[in-house]
Amino acid sequence: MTAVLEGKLADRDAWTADRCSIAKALDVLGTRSSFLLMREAFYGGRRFDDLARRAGITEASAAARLKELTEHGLLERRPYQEPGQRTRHEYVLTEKGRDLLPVALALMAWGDKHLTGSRGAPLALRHRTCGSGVAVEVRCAEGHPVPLEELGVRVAQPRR
Amino acid sequence: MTAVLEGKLADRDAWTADRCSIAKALDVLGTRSSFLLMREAFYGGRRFDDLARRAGITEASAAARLKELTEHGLLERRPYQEPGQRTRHEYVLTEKGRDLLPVALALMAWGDKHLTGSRGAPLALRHRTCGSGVAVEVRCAEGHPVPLEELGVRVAQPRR
DNA sequence: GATCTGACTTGCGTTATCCATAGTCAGCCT
DNA sequence: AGGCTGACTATGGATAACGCAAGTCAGATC
Repeated sequence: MTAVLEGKLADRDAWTADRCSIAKALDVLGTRSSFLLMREAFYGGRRFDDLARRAGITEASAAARLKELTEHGLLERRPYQEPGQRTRHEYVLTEKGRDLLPVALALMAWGDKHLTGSRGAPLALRHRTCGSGVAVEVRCAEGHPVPLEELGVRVAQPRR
Repeated sequence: MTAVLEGKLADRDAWTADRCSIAKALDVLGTRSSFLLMREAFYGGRRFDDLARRAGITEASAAARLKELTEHGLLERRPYQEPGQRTRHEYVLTEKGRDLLPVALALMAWGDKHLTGSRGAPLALRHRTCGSGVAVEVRCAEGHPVPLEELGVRVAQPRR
């Protein structure tokens, strides 16, 4: 009951996963605090100490992680000025950062199902334009849900 | 351009994310090596040193992480015996572990898009029963794709 | 009984992560 | 000029993660 490795991958020793995108992604998002900061960014957090406090980490950690996240291009540090205030910097999601939404929601859904005990999910998601619930799904281009055992993995044609 | 917090959540100080499922999930999967081991389990890895080697981590790390993952119920350690061999133990995905598939694929898709440079994705996924490509999508029950700015978040009714 | 192999375990050193606390610094306000 | 506030920076110390290398241990094979 696992994915099916096809083509070259069938010989498990013929391919190493060192260029795997999952590993690369984990290099960027490997720590708990990084991901929690991204969560707060999704929830609309922008100011330094708001992000730090709501993520539940110290300002020192937040500063280090925010620097990494901006260097990796998930967040952008941009100056802003409220009337009568000095200029400050806020952290806003870039497209790269926004594209993490499926990851965050998939993780949330998994936690909701398997880690909340009898209480169920603490938060509910809905599509604001139609009102119905939101979920993360693994689907093929034909629209079929794809369970693990129907998933085939092969080496991609390197595009030129 | 973020999610919209509704209801009680609109007051950002009225709710703390300490029970958030994302944080809980990160407690289980917080480390890089845990996730890499899960990836190998999805690819069909079962034996200890195969998992360790293909995840690219030392056996000592693998032993520690596999113990955690089995304690958390993502993997199950079960005895098996090949003919003419002594009994050994293999690690197989539980339902809880298999349910991480959307997380793994979402992470892979994100890495494919943003971290591979010009080479593009190293692996291709397809639905084995119909042959078409596979993707992870955020959709509402009506079938609409839900972008971040159309996502509403509110406190769930605690189910009794 | 000796050997071999897969599955770990142990020991050690390094680096990373994190917390707590305290300090700095810019610039608007009075 | 001095105060205040938000955004950091610095220091110290604990814990965890990880790699490397070596050692153990069970049981099938010779």
